[in-house]
Amino acid sequence: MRARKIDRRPVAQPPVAQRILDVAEQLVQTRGFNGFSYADVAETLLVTKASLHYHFPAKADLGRALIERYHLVFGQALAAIDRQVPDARGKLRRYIGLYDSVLRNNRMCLCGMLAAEYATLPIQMQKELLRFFDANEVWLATVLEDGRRAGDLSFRGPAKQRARSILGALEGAMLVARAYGNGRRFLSAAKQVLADVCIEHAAERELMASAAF
Amino acid sequence: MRARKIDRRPVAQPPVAQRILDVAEQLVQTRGFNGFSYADVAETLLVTKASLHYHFPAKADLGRALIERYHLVFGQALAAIDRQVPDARGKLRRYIGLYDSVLRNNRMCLCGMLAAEYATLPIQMQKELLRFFDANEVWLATVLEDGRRAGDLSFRGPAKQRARSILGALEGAMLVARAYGNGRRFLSAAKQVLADVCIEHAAERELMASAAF
DNA sequence: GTCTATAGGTGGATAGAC
DNA sequence: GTCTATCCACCTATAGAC
Repeated sequence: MRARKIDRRPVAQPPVAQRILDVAEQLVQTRGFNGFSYADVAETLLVTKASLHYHFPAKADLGRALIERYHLVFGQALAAIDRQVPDARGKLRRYIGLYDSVLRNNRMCLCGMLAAEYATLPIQMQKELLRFFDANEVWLATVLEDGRRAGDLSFRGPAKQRARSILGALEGAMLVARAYGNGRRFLSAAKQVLADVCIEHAAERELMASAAF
Repeated sequence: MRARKIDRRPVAQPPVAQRILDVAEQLVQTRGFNGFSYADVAETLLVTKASLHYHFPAKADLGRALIERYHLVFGQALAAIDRQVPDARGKLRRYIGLYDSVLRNNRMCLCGMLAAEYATLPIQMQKELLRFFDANEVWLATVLEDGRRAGDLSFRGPAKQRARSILGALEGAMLVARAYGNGRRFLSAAKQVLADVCIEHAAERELMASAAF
C-alpha cells in the first residue's frame, strides 16, 4: 500500500476563481461594474492583475460569471424557502430577508446595481441580467398565485404583474436605503409591500367583524 | 442716436453651461456618472475637453450642478402640480407622469442612477443627492397626508413612511423597466402603487355597499 | 471662452519567463 | 498559475496662446 501524499494546503480554501468572484462581487455591489477595476481585486487578494486575467480573460467574462453565480445562489435560496416554508406570507418574508441580508453588508443587490449600468454592459451580461429578473418574477408570481388561492394572500390583478411591482419596489427601496446608509428604511418599505398583498384580507376581516356585531 | 449693433446670434440658444449640462445629464441618466467622460460631452457639442473644464473645472463640479438643476426643475414641476391639481390622487398621477416622461426618453431618474453609484461619488454630490430625495419625500408625505384627511386617499401608518416606500417603488420600477426597455412595465407598477393608497377606500365602499343592501 | 498641447495617471489586456 | 514587463487607449486636469 502506497503512502499517501502529504496535503500541503495550510487550510481548506476556496479555489482562486471563487475568491476572485467573492471580491469582485463585493466591489460591484458597492461601487458598480464601472466603478471597480482588476487592480482593486488584485490588491485585495495580493496577486497581480495578469493573474486575474488568467482566470477571467476579459472583464466581461468576470461580469458574466458574477451574474451566473449570483443567480445560482439566489435560486438555491429560493428552493430552500420552498422546502422550509409552507405558507405564502412566510415565503415572502423570507424573500425580503434575502434582500435585507445583502443590505446589511452595505451592498446593493448585484443585479439591481447592474440594471442601473445596463446601457454600458456587454450584451452577454445584459442577457444574464434579464434572466435573473425573469426567474425572480416567476418565483414570486407562483408564490403570490398559490397564496391567493389558499386564501393566505389577497390582491387584485394578475400575480405576474404583482410580482413585477414587488421586485421593483424591493430593488428601489434597497437603492435609496443604501444611499441613506439606513437599513430600517428598507425594512419599513418592505413591510408595506408585504402588507399590500394582505390588506384586502384585513379589510375582509373588518367586513366580517362588522357583519357579526 | 447711436446705431444698434447687429445681433450676430443665428438663433436664440441656451448659454453654453446649460448645453453642457443638457448633454451631461442625458449621459448620466443613461450610462451613469462613472460611465461617461468629458470627451463624450465634448464630442457631442463639437468643442474641446479643455473648454468644458473652463465651465466646470472638475467633474465633481459638473455632477453637483447636474443634481442642483435637476432638483430645481423637479421642484418647479411639483409646484406646478400643486397649482394645477387640487386632489391628492390627481397629484400622485401627475407625479408618476414625471417619472414616466423620463423613462420615455430611455433615461433613468438622474438621482436614482446616482444612488446606485453613491459610494463612488464626491461628498458634495452625495449630500445634494439626499437633499433631492428628502424634498421628494416631504412633498409626497404632504400630498398623502392631505389626501387621507380629505378622504381622497386611504392607507395605514405614517404618511412619511408611505412616501418613502412610494419613492423607492417608483425608482425601482424605473430601474428594472429601463433594463427591459419596456415602459409599460413601469406604468403597470406605478398604477399599483397608486391603487395601494386607495385600496382600503375601495374596501370601505364595499363595506358601505354591503351595509346598505 | 475656446483652442492646442500635454501632463500624469489609470483602465483593460497581452507576451513570455518561471 | 503566477509573475514581470509592457502596450495602448482613455481618463481628468492644467498651462498658455489666441
